[in-house]
Amino acid sequence: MASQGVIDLGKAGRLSHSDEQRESGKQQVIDTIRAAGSIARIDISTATRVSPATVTAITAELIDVGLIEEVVPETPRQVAKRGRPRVALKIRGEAHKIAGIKVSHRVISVVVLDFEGNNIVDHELPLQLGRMPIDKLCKMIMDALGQACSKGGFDVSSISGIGVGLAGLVDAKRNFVYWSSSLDERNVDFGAHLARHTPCPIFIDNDANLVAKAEHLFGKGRNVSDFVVITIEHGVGMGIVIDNQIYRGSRGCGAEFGHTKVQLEGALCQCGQRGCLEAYVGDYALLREANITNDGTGHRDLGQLVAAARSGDQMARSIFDRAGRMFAMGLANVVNIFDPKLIILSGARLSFDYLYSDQVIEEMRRWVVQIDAPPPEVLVHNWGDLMWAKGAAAYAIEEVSTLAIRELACSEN
Amino acid sequence: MASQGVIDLGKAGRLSHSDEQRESGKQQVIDTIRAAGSIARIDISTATRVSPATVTAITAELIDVGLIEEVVPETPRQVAKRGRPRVALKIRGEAHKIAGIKVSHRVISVVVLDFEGNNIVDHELPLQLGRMPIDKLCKMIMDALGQACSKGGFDVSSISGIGVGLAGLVDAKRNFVYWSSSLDERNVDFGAHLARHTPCPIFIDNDANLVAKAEHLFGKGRNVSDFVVITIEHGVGMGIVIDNQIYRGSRGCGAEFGHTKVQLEGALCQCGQRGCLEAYVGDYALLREANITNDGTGHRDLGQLVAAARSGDQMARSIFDRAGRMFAMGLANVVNIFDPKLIILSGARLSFDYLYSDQVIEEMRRWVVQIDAPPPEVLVHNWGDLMWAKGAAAYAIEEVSTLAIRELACSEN
DNA sequence: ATTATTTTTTTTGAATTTCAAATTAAATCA
DNA sequence: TGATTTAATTTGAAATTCAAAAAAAATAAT
Repeated sequence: MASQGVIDLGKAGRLSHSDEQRESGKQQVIDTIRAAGSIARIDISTATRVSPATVTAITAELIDVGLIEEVVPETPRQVAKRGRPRVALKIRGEAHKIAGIKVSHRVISVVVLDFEGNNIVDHELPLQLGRMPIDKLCKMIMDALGQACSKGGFDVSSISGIGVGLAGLVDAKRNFVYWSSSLDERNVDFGAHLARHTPCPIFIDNDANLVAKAEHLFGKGRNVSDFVVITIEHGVGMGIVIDNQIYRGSRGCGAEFGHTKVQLEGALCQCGQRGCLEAYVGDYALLREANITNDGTGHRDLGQLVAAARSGDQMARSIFDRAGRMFAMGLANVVNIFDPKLIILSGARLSFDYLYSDQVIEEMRRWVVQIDAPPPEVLVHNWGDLMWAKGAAAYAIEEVSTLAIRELACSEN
Repeated sequence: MASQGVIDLGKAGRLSHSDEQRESGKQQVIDTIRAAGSIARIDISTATRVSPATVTAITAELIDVGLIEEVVPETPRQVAKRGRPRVALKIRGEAHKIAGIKVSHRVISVVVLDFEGNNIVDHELPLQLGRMPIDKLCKMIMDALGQACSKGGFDVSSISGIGVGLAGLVDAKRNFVYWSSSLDERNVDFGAHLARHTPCPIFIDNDANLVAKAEHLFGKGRNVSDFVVITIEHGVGMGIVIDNQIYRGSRGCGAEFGHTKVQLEGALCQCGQRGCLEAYVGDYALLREANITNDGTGHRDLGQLVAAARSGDQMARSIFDRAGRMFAMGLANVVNIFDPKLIILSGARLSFDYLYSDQVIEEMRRWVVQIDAPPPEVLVHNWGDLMWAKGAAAYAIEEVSTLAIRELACSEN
């Protein structure tokens, strides 16, 4: 009875109290399996504090509908113990295909993952214009997705969910874009526009939130319930995970770390305000300063500037030095406010070494409220280029998972 | 079968999955009643999405054990509608007496509330020393509580829970104090010390968190699930409520707004670091600056400084002006990170007008990420002197409520 | 080779919770 | 006085979960 198909978003209305409770067991079990990768029933029971009897019942149903499957024990057990051998369970990859799409200035990146999170195919579509009207962008996105599907040898209709990541201010709950650097218009009901092109559920969010989701599902935030992810692309982004959920704020636009003020009446930011962190650590900010303090060597791009600093250029060093200190100050503020267990500095390119350095992290630790308890762990995670798109897919996987389980509860009559 | 008595903290161990669920219905109902003040069963049903049948069952049990009671309809109904009249329910004040204690530098404030939140008695015990050893402080606290009880004409043993608020870094989960300005020692297991003096459950937390609790239960945060409270006493504090719960961070010391950095290598703070917000807006910071820029008039205390500013003194004005701008900047950062629906500027004295002014709030609004959605509402709430102690009591009320319901679930065999 | 032991998983029957539907209660309206 | 309306309660059924018992599947011991 394994299913592979489109999920009906229409059924996902408000649930009654009892429905929520009924759903929670299955959701908890599938989340545990996903977090663990593969895990035996008995361990699910201890992890979730659900009785073995119930775990058996729930997993049986999930296997029945094809969302999970038993792992065939390949290797003859290393540590041979007595007793009935445990049978591990895992997410069934073939259950769904999920697309993740990241729109950046020069390119639309697409990745299609299976339900387990394995890469099926990826694709990039170069963009002529960084900023365009909504309809045009929707078309480009669907083009990119279509090309990716052809490359993978399957039809777009076999995709169960699409996650889309945008730089900007997004209300994920409503699939609504207040503002994006990729769009001409403000206040766009992006979800509605994109829904015209495809019947499958669509999930739109700020790109930094999506990276946080990716870290949570596939990355260094696995099995961590509360952490903060900082990303740098063109701007500086932050994603906050509290109690296993992305914290989004009341209007859906929290975690605007990049526009946190680090200097009263400070440097001018892209956003038109002064003193934003981004105006000190963003690549454009560094290049701008390099031009101001131009010493005749004519630093043209960031690579050159980095090289100059490495080779001892005092001007260049000073620029990176200030950026690093401002970044440390911003990070310290986040720690003072959130007291997270873990901070993940997540990057797709290594060119931000100057911000992700031990020195900066050490400085941050010094600027944090000092108590006799271990300071937050800081991990630097360099993903490949597909980081952003994978984040979008991670978000969609989680949402599709929820929808699938909700549908299951409803279809049981 | 109405109970009035001490709750056994010992029974409150880890609960199984099913216990948690069993508990949730009652907890939800009692929380709804408390939030509403008084509310009919049918409205509880719609608010909680629990069926009327279940609400009847749950409320019957809660009435039976004396935690809630029916409100006798005094006035003949204003809006005379057809149909069976609804009978409102409310928390039964006599169910428990709860003490809230706030330790500040010069005084220990005690308030005893009934279970509904009504003030039964309050009391202040002046302190000679602001900072003392833990045993001494425990003794002073119990003295203050004892005196308050005598004043109220009841015995200390009739109190069901004690909340204690301290300035400093506290891990509420463990009743553990990393550091407090009222204590000589660092890293004190305050809960264990205080428990030697009384058998009833004790709940210790950072004072700003407690004010947030008070706003949530009794103040302007009533019926608001997510908001931020800023408090100013000697230092600057913040309490964050996310999804109806105080956000405490991984080590229990989040929301350290006062030590958020607003200036790289800035003014020296009490905490030994530089550039903390507190070092610009705290009373000591203002006085310090006034001395530096002493113009011969010899500003000696904050009142004089405020008066000087009002009467047009340029120096004094400039001091308050900078404090206000720094405060606005800090607030803007909080908004950019949390995107709260509501910010409550909570104060016990009116002397912080210069920070809670329209001008500062307007400035904050300008420094926030601009989107076409309403900015967070900002409310100024001036409580009386008992604000801090009431906050401590609010926390204890909520915890005792949880314990009482948990006990109920257990005692049902 | 057979039995004992250990551990995981499944089955079973009971307890609990919740709800929909029917019923009762308590008011006003006609 | 009876009809109507709304709130609260009762009742019986459905769903969920679990403890305890049983079964399954391995190794260890004899």
